[in-house]
Amino acid sequence: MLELAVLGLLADGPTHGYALKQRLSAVLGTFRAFSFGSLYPTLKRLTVAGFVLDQHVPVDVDAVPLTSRRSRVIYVITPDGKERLTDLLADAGPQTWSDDGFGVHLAFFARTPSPIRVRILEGRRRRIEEGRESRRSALTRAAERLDRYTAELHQLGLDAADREVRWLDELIAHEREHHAGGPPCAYPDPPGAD
Amino acid sequence: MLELAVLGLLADGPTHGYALKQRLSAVLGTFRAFSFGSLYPTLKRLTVAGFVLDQHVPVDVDAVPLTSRRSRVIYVITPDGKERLTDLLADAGPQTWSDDGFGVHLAFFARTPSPIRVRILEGRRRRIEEGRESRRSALTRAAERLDRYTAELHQLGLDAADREVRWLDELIAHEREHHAGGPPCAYPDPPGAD
DNA sequence: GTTAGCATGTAAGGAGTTACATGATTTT
DNA sequence: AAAATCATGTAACTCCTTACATGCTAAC
Repeated sequence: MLELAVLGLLADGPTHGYALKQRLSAVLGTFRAFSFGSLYPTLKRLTVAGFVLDQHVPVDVDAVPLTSRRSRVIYVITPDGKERLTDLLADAGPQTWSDDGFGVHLAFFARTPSPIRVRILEGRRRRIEEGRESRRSALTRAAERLDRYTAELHQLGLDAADREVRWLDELIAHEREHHAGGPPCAYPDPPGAD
Repeated sequence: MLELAVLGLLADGPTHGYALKQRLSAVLGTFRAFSFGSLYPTLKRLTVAGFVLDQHVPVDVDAVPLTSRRSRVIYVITPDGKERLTDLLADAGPQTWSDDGFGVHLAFFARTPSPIRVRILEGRRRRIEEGRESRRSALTRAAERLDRYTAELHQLGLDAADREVRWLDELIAHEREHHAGGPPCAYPDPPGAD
């Protein structure tokens, strides 16, 4: 998950680790928070794998002589890294339907080809429906004798599931309308466009 | 989390591991699924710690001679285990406000003293509000230039947060009404009551 | 009699977290 | 000059998952 998030952000341009974490929080919100303790090892792993370059900025660069901090490390995505990102975005496997996985994937939908977006949205929809059904049966089976709070918990989950399904349906419909029959296009919506 | 869930279920009566997992799914729903690979080690740990007894049922018990399966292990909660459960239920720490932690705690609210219920509900409310605020600022800051999908993601999270806060307010109000000023009572609402 | 489901476990590993360690830079 | 914040990292650990191994029991 972090690997996808990091490569996705680096595809927008080089940054250093600390700034990366801030952008991570901005993009993913409370949805999914990562700590430095996982960010830096991930960056190292990506570097070793050849997906990013770590440019140890020397102390006095022409451009920034005064504000020069100590050896910041600027991370740049490589062509291999971009390929890896494409693969990760296209990998619409089971973990993509989970809360975490879906949230991260959605954050990089602008970089995801439309057919894959539809696959992910439909997979997520199926996943939600499954949970919805299991909750519904838990609530209706009188034999379970749920206490008030457990019932409330399931009811809240049920409501949330209903709304998310409706929301997903809208997104899927929009996707089909705007990209129906067309060739798979990698970057259909420029950021900010609607 | 699993420790709390297991002790909470065993407090309702002895069961064996397999059945425990089924009840776990029934109570927690899709909300939080655990696998056997974590359930059995947890049961072992709890046994070693003295919180549960593992009764290896011999092959021919009087009560169940025909349907006797192989050495099923029936787990029974001990007095120490009940004490431990009380402690875990009362531990309204930060991880209690998380999605996972809150869901599991809520599932055992019937066993939680009213003042602690309020503490947990208010903590969860605070946590949700925080996330809501960070999302709201992310959406309003025009400088961020979020793409459509990221914006939608945050909007959905915002809506869900609003609803959960309203729901929590209702639960908190209900809690204050029905247990205002009264002494801390450990089992206020019998299961199924309202 | 073979497949499907019940039942109990272990081993290896993944994906993170917390806590720690260190040092530079900016603000008060 | 002290405190806050920026910045980079490591080590140990937690908690759970996947995959495997095993054997009983019921149903077809």
